[in-house]
Amino acid sequence: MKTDALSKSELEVMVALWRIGSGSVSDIRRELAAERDLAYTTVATLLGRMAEKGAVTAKKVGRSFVFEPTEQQSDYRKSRLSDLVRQFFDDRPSSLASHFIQTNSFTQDELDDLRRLIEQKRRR
Amino acid sequence: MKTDALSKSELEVMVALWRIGSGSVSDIRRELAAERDLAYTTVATLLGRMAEKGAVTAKKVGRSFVFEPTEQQSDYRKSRLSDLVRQFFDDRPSSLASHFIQTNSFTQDELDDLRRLIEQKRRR
DNA sequence: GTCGGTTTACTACATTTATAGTATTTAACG
DNA sequence: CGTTAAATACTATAAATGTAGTAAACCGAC
Repeated sequence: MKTDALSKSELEVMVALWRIGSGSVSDIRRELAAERDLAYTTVATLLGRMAEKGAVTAKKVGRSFVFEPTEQQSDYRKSRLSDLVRQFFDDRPSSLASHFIQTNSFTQDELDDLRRLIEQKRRR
Repeated sequence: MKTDALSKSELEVMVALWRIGSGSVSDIRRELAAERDLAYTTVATLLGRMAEKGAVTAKKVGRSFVFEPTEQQSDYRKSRLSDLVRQFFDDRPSSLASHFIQTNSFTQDELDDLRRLIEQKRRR
């Protein structure tokens, strides 16, 4: 379980890759274009580094490499949230949870969903 | 509203500074000692950079500088959480909230507190 | 006033990150 | 086959980060 935090640019590449599941440099670059306009070679460099770090795998398919995330986005999110809990919330998830609920706005429906989730957890 | 994300080491210094509220390089270094043993000058360098970024203020008091965070920890936490929401939860706070509740363990009491919080939010 | 510890100022240097160019390989097309 | 568009490999460079040393200023105790 490595889950090294990625650098800012690497993370943006990763987010694009998660969206499409897997793809070549150009696929990823195209997907990324909405947010950032990086040179083809820049994206390739970033993916190379990410492969070194073990964050993605690269398989040669025909002419080009197809990259794939090593870790699911959900796992990565979880790790980042754990970092925050550790660093800012005294390692207590409930502390983050209540802080977060208090400091954000939710629709009535969203609150209902959350209430249901909690009820569900409570009865066990 | 700047709230630039701090680098990893800078953040650790900042966390120590938040704990003591304000202090000189040695104060902060002492507070930090539990987690990391950095040279005095290293801490000073980091604080200098943080002052440049506007993350802390430095006031000369007698012989030495007293540093103070520009931003409250709670605000910084909020910014970091917003980053996560944007990057991983489609900019929807409720999405982070339900993910977080589902993937973490809470005691019965904590769940009660959360339920109460939500009830409170619901009636308005 | 001098000595010695504390603090600051300035400098240093290796590593990582951000970004991209050049050159070479490759494979498909006509 | 030879041309060419795409892909990869390799190199480059500036900025940020992590870490700390040296030198100079400063101040309190003899």
